[in-house]
Amino acid sequence: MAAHEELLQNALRQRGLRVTPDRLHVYRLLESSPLPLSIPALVEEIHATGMNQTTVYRILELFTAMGVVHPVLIGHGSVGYELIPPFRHHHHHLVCIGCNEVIDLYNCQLEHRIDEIVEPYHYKIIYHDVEIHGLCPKCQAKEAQAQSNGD
Amino acid sequence: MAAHEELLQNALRQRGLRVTPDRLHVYRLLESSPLPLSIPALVEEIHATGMNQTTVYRILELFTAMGVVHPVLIGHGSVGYELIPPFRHHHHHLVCIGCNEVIDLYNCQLEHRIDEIVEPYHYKIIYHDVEIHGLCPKCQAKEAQAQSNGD
DNA sequence: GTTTATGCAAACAGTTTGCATGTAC
DNA sequence: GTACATGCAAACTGTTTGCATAAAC
Repeated sequence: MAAHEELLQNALRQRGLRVTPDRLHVYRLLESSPLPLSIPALVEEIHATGMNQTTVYRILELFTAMGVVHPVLIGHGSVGYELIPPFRHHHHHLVCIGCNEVIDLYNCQLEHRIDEIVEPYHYKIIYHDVEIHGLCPKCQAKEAQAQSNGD
Repeated sequence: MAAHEELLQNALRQRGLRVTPDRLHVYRLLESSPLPLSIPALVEEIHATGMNQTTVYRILELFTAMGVVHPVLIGHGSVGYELIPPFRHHHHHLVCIGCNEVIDLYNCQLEHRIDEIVEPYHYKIIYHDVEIHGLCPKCQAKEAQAQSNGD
């Protein structure tokens, strides 16, 4: 994990930017979270430490511009941020539309097919996001029960 | 296209909801747009017609709950809405991170692989979103030029 | 010491809510 | 005529901006 923190420090220094406690702190929060974090969630976690919320916005904007994080959809239309390669393994999300549970999927294996699909457009692919939405086993059971009661 | 409008009318009536000019109007805007529309964009387009922006929010919330639209990420972390099956063909997005151009991809062919990946979790898959990010030919050229000048 | 990052306060934009009015059924 | 949808205004939350202070290099 310290190895990743060095990655961030190098990325900052390469651009003539400074390594500050606040930037490291936001980075560690993102690193330790299994799920993408919304800005309000980050602000809340961080307010406890005395850090200003304006700073959270600025750091997140910076990290996005640097390619350290990127925004993804979590839940119903809200945006969260998560680390991207090389700061974190490539992965996708399996999201339950019933309870908003999120499972990370690490065995992507979609690159080849994606290359094929995109080939005619002559794009240089940087990354891809996949979100798979469905019902988890628990919510399937709930739904089945609701139907047998309701109808 | 009128066929789709009937789909919406049926979906509304099935739920005891009313078919109103405003709901049809928002639906037509979504149907005629090649790209997902953000709420501010919808509000702006609609303000010209004299419709209140509160109504736009309420209709979009309703359409989301009904499964007529769903939110997707467009550009840098902003959310747009687009119609989903059966109101529109299943498709994905190829997005240029340079100029924000969006291309719709209709030949998905990822279902089988996605089913494989998700199989261990016993989810019932409802739908999936794919966003592929890269540089379009023009922005690749720009980048190449910038590098030969800069370095 | 210089330049960049942060804190603070105010302004701003986007979104939500309650209630009165209008409209689809 | 009744129940639902809309308009309006106000409240509220999330986000951005400018400037003074503090910290990294």
